[in-house]
Amino acid sequence: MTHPTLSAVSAKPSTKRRAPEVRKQEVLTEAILYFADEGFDGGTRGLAKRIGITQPLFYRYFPSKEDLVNEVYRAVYLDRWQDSWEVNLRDDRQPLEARLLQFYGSYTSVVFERNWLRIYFFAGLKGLDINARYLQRVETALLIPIWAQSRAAFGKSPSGVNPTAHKANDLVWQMHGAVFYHGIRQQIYGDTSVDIDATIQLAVKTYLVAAKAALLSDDPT
Amino acid sequence: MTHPTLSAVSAKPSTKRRAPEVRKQEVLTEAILYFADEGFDGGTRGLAKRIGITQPLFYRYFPSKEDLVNEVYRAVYLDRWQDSWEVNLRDDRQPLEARLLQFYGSYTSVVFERNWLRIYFFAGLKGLDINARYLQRVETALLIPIWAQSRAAFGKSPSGVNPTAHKANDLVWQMHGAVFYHGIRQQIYGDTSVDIDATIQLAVKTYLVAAKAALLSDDPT
DNA sequence: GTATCTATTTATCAAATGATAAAGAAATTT
DNA sequence: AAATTTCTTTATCATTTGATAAATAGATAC
Repeated sequence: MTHPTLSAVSAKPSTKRRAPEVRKQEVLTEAILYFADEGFDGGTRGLAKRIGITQPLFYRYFPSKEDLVNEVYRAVYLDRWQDSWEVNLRDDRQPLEARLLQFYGSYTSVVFERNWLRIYFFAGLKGLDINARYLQRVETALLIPIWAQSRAAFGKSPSGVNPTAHKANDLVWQMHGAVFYHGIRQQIYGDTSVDIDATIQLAVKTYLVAAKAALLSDDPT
Repeated sequence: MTHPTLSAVSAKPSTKRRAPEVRKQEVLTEAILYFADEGFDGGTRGLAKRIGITQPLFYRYFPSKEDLVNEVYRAVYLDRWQDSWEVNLRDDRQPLEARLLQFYGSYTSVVFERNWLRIYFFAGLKGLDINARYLQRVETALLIPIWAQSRAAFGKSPSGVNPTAHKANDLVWQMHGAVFYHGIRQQIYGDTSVDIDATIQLAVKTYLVAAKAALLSDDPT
């Protein structure tokens, strides 16, 4: 601030001009960090300063701030979904417990990243439907398959009359919620006194016990 | 807007002048709703319109917007804590399961109110320490006592060497997280396909099974 | 080396923000 | 009923916001 000669504020080098694709990607990358910190009400000038460019330059790469924000969503949500999750959960060469542990290990390493989780909540609070759609996808592509695999693991027929039986999914949601809440405590509220691996192991183990009990009871779900 | 004669926009009557205490309370009450909707970046003019007053009138009752926001926190956080929670959890005239069900019924009826939960997350994302302190209070005043009661219920000595034993509290956090995550889905993401009572019953039952197993194992925690 | 192209900056705008001062209007006091 | 008090509004300010137009400067082509 006071000494422009001294290698400047917190801005990247950004020395001179860049190829359009490079700059656009640079802006997008930095925008994710910025909006995760400041929320989507963060100003374009603050973001410009952080990148080391002037504010009007955004409008050469994005028609409006809203467009930039939308690209941030896309980058954070969609591009970080791993198709391997769905595949590995169905890979019955491994026991279900191992698959669940592996899945949550991978899933949380993506989702519990600070930027992802913060943007997830900023978007949710703004009422953007992208979140509801994401949750829907989680249920459809991950949680329901987990329950199906659980039925199989405990020797039940592949699918009852009701493909989305009530109490059934509730159990999976409990496990999922316990794990996810851990990330909230850690990333949103800065509680560091927590060990993610322990949480995952406990949640999975507890789930399997409960699922086994539910599936082996006389209730023909 | 266009027809000032027609009973006006969305504003309360607010016809004429009010007693200072009444008006201040009116502003505070409406500010909770407003900031829960818009976030704390919501403008003072929008809030004024919603109340049916002009914007400068705020500054007769609150020195600055920040002061107003702080009073909103106080009203939402502190004033809604029920001391009966801590008391009832310790009331061993009832079985532990009944106490837990009752507690979470009461707790969620407060905490899963839309405004509370949204303001909770707005504050958390802003990095306000009021949230960390709230979480700390939850652990100290609620979760640790729950574990102590669990030990008693399953015939363990009142307190091991470590008052905050690791794996111990993890179990309680799991239950708490499963319940809390339900509220997030419901209030932040508008998922209505959920039954809070079922979630509570399942979480409590699962917890008790897991706690029993942990406490009756050979591990002398 | 001059000319052309384009990435970037400077200058600037209109609208919105939190906040203040002075004027007005409803009570209350006398 | 006049005077005083106080709740509320009108007018206004300095900043900050997203956005545009014109000027500059670095790269490439000729």
